[in-house]
Amino acid sequence: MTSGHNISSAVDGDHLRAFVQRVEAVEATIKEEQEARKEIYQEAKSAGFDPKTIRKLVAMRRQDVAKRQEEEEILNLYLAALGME
Amino acid sequence: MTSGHNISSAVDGDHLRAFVQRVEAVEATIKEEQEARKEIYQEAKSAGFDPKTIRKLVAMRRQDVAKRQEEEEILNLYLAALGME
Amino acid sequence: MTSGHNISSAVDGDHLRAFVQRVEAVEATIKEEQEARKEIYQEAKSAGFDPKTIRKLVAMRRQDVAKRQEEEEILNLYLAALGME
Amino acid sequence: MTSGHNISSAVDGDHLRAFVQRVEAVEATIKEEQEARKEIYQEAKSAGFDPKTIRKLVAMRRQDVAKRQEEEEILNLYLAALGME
DNA sequence: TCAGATAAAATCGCGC
DNA sequence: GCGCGATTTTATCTGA
Repeated sequence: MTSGHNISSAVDGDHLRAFVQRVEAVEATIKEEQEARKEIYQEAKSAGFDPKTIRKLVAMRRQDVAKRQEEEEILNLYLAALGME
Repeated sequence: MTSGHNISSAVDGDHLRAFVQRVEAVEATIKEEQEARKEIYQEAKSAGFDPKTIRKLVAMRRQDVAKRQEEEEILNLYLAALGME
Repeated sequence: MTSGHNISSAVDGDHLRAFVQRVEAVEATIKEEQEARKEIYQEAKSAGFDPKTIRKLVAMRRQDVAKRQEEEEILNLYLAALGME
Repeated sequence: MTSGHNISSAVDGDHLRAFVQRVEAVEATIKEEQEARKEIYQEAKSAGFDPKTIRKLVAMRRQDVAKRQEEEEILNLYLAALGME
């Protein structure tokens, strides 16, 4: 018995630890890339661009065209219902 | 005139485009890493581990780090408040 | 016809308006409470305390609670994983 | 000396504690109201409305009209610069 | 005005 | 497919 438990189904600690570390490694990379993106936005701001608008642009390019149309349609329906058109 | 607008002081399209593309590049990397993480969880599941438990473990370790940082920060605040910095 | 549209199956404006107003009502309350909190911090500052330190304290106490919950959850996960639930 | 410190400028613990508790009290209220709002959205969904669209409506009503127009104008400039118009 | 904190909103993963 | 919780993204706010 390796570590004080007598249940054969006990957890393989080393194996588990390896998975946890691999997850933490990729999450570290993700965090780095997120900071890199933040710096790009700061750089754009220094260059005189509005970061908020750039975010919208990126989001628009991401967004599926059909989906966008559908959302706009629903929005217009609601606006009409409220007399805000 | 380059592209249908006659105000020379309008937005510098090439410069803007460069920023947008850089953002999209790092976001592509982020997406890749997120998928890598997803695969690790699948792999762990195949190895007989409960992904939910691993997520909790990772979250706890994250919290430990955050808590330690928080405590260190408040200690510094106290020291500063007492003029001991 | 009540407001310029002739499709009877359009959105029920009154019903929608009621939801919008209920949301805006609770958001007004939230805003009041947020201002109340802000005043408490100002009061503390007037009393000679460093608001930043108090914020850290509150954050730490929040984290303590979160951490305790997290630990309890993972304990339950482990128990379940070992068939001891 | 009340609690083991010999610095006259030491913190008044009871006073500090009172502030912390007052902050935590209003934050508890805020959390309650936030849940109330969530329930309203759920109710709206049950009534057949799209919560996401209602959120947009509420946001639009919050947002200053002039500001909204200005943001849209910047966005259009950028779109033109990218040839996305 | 600026970054850092806070809150709001959207998205994703998972179990039912 | 839906709700629910967790993560991520976006927006707002505050203090320096």
